[in-house]
Amino acid sequence: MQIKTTEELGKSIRATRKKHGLTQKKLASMAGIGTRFLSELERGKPSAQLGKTLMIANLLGLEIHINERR
Amino acid sequence: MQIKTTEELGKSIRATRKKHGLTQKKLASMAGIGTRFLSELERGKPSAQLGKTLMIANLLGLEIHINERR
DNA sequence: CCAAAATATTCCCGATCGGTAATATATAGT
DNA sequence: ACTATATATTACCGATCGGGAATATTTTGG
Repeated sequence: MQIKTTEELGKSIRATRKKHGLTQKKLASMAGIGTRFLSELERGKPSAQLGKTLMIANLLGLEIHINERR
Repeated sequence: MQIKTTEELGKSIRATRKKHGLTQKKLASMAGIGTRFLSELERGKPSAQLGKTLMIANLLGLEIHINERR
């Protein structure tokens, strides 16, 4: 799935989290962050921090690929 | 290319920017952000904002794909 | 429909982001 | 090597992040 906006990324993260049967609380504690961050991330907050976001994605087994459009 | 860390993402962005012959100053002004943000992003600052990062990637014609590892 | 669980929202607040501008350092072209 | 250009670093500072915790709202299962 291609990601262009923070909303799309957030939705993707939420869907994957649910697929794994995790609550925000559980995932947040696994990642060492607050539930507030995760809640905001999943709703597409643009100012969410990159590093924490990548860590969440990794924890969920999400692969992020980047390549030049051509 | 797969991205797991902010460093990898930063390097990828820098390489693509150079490939397009853009300076940080130019790209930053295209994106409506400061050069400081771009400089820090390219060096992998983990707290860089997600939204600005995606906007830079889009401007550079970088596609970001996300999918579950399996 | 109701109760329980999950998520969102709010408050307080210390920490940090990132813009601008100036300066220092590094890189590249001739 | 020299110089111009590009990038990094620093200081200042207003704005905002995000943790924790409490509360409100939504969602879900029976």
